[in-house]
Amino acid sequence: MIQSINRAMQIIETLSQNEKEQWLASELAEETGLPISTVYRITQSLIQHGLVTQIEATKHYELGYKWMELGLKMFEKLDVRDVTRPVLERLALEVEETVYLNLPRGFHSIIIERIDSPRNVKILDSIGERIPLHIGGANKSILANMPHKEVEEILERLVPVKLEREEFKKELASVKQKGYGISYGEKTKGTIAIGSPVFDFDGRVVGAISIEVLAYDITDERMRFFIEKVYEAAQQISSELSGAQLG
Amino acid sequence: MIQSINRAMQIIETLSQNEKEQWLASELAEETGLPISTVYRITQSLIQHGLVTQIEATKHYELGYKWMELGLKMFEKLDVRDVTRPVLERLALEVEETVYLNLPRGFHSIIIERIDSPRNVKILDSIGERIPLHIGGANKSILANMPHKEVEEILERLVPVKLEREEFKKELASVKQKGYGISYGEKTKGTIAIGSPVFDFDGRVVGAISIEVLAYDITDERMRFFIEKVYEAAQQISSELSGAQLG
DNA sequence: AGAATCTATTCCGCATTGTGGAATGAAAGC
DNA sequence: GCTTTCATTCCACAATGCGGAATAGATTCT
Repeated sequence: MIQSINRAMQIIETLSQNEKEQWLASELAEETGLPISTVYRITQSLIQHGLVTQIEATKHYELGYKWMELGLKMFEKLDVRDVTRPVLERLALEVEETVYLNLPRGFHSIIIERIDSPRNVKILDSIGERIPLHIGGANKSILANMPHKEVEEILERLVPVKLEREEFKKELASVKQKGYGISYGEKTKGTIAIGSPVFDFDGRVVGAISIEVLAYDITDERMRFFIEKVYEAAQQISSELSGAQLG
Repeated sequence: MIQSINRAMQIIETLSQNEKEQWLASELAEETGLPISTVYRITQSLIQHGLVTQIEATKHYELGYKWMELGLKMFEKLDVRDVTRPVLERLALEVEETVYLNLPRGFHSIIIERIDSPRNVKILDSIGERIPLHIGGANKSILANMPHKEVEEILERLVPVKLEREEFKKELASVKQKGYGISYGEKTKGTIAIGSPVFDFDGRVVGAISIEVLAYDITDERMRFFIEKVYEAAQQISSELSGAQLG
């Protein structure tokens, strides 16, 4: 709605693209389609606020410290994380695969915690990464346990075709009933993700933990093992979040 | 320079204040001195970009997910952190106090990692917190090892009185020579911080690790012990960052 | 060394954008 | 049912931000 803010965010988003770390004013202008004088004026303003940094020597622009400052501040406040970490760590050891904690934010979930697989072959999605809520085992188990009204709103945006949406809601019902969701190569081809929801003391979903494994060496038995472990871990976290004392 | 961006950041900074988590539009207007219609227009725009979230039910505003998304993304890129963590963890066990890793950003340093003291009495500064570069043992050991030109620029801003500045530079020279910096209650009254610099493969300071202890139960002997341990840990991290293989 | 070709950075007249006071609407308290 | 307290919308006005073009500075080519 406010032009300068939109444009500022265009520049910020460009700077945050993974492919490239350093951008020149001219490159930013090219990428965003904005006049270079405009890019210049806006970056100056953003620099004032710490949202963008300019490397003096090379004139390159980068994201500024403010993102880390406020991002970490928000991050620290999440006490779900503190409870989750030890459980996830044990889970990672038991299953020998990479495990994740995701929390929903709007139409996406954010990867909040990741414990890497102790094995050599790792599948690594980054902490901070955002994944649309209809993609992946973890997210499906989040959606499956959200209030219907919210789910409707989210799906209308993410799944435009009505028929698909109805299909998807049937899947969610099953995910809710079973207590876990599975995705086959939805986010990353060749991998399977198993997610299970985490609830707070009010019984509301606050997020989901998940395990991501390579599809090629999966057997039925291993699958059952993973599901059981992930489900147990999610249950334990939920219990701890609701204040119960488990042995 | 750009009014709407300045105002947007005023609102963001207000939202990020620790005292209060949730703000109404009217409260934001009061706090920032902006007309309420302006607050409204700007927050709407910020919501579009995920910089601010509005709790539907209560109309309260909070910081949006974008800060976490980009903040964590930047955070993940810091490989100093990966190298540092295990060393810091061992250090925390050995000294039984809270230890920190700080990285400089502009005129401040940011707390990037914290390993809590295993003891009951903890001194806890938050991850993400920003501390002016002339405050504290860690920051002094960073400043002491920066290029003179940069130090001059930073000190002109942080220490306005010329005489004090000259005094401070003498202290920095000593910190550089000794390899560690000490501060007595500079950031938190009643505590002592001992910091030691961390260097990359080029021999440039990338940050500092530090230990923060309560002043009242400190003896000369303990002090020597802490200094030695912090110094050793910093050395080890620097070696690892420069690619050397230590036993 | 001088010309040519880049970029970053600044300038400034113009009009689009953002402004903010006031009106509306909706909800809570008396 | 009247008053207060908010959020939200409206709109005439002009300040703010716009962007093409000029400048300055750096680098490469002849």
